[in-house]
Amino acid sequence: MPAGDDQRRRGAPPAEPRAANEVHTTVAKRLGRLDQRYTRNRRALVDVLRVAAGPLTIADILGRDEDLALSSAYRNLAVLAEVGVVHRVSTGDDHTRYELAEMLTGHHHHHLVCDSCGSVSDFTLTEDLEEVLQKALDGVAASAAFRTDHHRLDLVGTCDACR
Amino acid sequence: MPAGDDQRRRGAPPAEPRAANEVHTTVAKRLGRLDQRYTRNRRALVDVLRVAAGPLTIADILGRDEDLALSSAYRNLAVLAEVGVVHRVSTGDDHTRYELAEMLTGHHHHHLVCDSCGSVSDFTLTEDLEEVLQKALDGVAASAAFRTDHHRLDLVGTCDACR
DNA sequence: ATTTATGCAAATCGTTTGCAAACCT
DNA sequence: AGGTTTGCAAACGATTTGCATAAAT
Repeated sequence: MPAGDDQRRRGAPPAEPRAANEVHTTVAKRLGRLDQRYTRNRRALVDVLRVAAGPLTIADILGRDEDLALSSAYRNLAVLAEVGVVHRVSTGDDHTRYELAEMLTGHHHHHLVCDSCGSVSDFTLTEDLEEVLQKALDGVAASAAFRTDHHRLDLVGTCDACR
Repeated sequence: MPAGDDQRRRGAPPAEPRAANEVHTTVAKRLGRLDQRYTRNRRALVDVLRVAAGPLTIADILGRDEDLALSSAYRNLAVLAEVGVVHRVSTGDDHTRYELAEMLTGHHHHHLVCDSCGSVSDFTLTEDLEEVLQKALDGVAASAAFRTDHHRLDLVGTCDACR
């Protein structure tokens, strides 16, 4: 019985991508569904990704929480990806990146990938275009007997900072 | 950008692999421009990629020409990519793939990536959609002060062979 | 003749795994 | 207790590089 969890209208709520509690609740549920525990480390990973501006490398992640161990981070991200709350992003340089799944962020987006510095940031298309595109891709998949999990659209080039 | 390059009005994808000579001539020219030689090994790599149905891994490539050495293949593909006649394709599994650049194949395409077996095959969108998309992406790049080199659109999922 | 390419073997580096100790229920 | 997670160190595997030899101009 969610008796109004939207009470905080005074003071300026920080512009966090999505309420932490909501995210953690969903993650816990998805983990539980596959008999996985929501440990402190996994919570920490979700928190790091939740406030990130784009997909992060392992190095990025470890840099943002000193208490995370390398191997555990890899293992936990694998678990989180398996239950569908984290998404792996491969950009071409060899540093896999991780972001929260769209089901948690609530917004479908794409990536600007800088060839020079490797940075990745997000962008969105209009819903109209996204819809037209989706329809076209569905057609392609159908005629190739391909079962689509998701699509991926990136702009590759040079970011503002790299000129 | 010029709009009227629509000579072939048949909707069917022609996409004949361009004549070998034509390809080699272009490659030689691009290599020469950067004072690079067009050696037998480089020619062999181009030939393998020229007749491939989609982007190939190093293993694929070595398997198709027994005389190619691993390290030389990597080095030569790097050179060919540098002069712009070969394009690296990263799909997410860790086996970089290589294909001839669009300037040589003459057709802009995208990839169906199978999560299960790692295979990659090509597909195309209609020119109309491609044009609309391009326009939208140009807008995105402009407002992010991003200098786009190319875009990349993949369908990720399960191929016919994998169910 | 001089410069560049080749290919073997060794090195690199992101990621994965073995295992004993710490943790949770 | 019984099973899971943790984190260090060692293992792994794709890609890169050192170096002596072969090839190209």
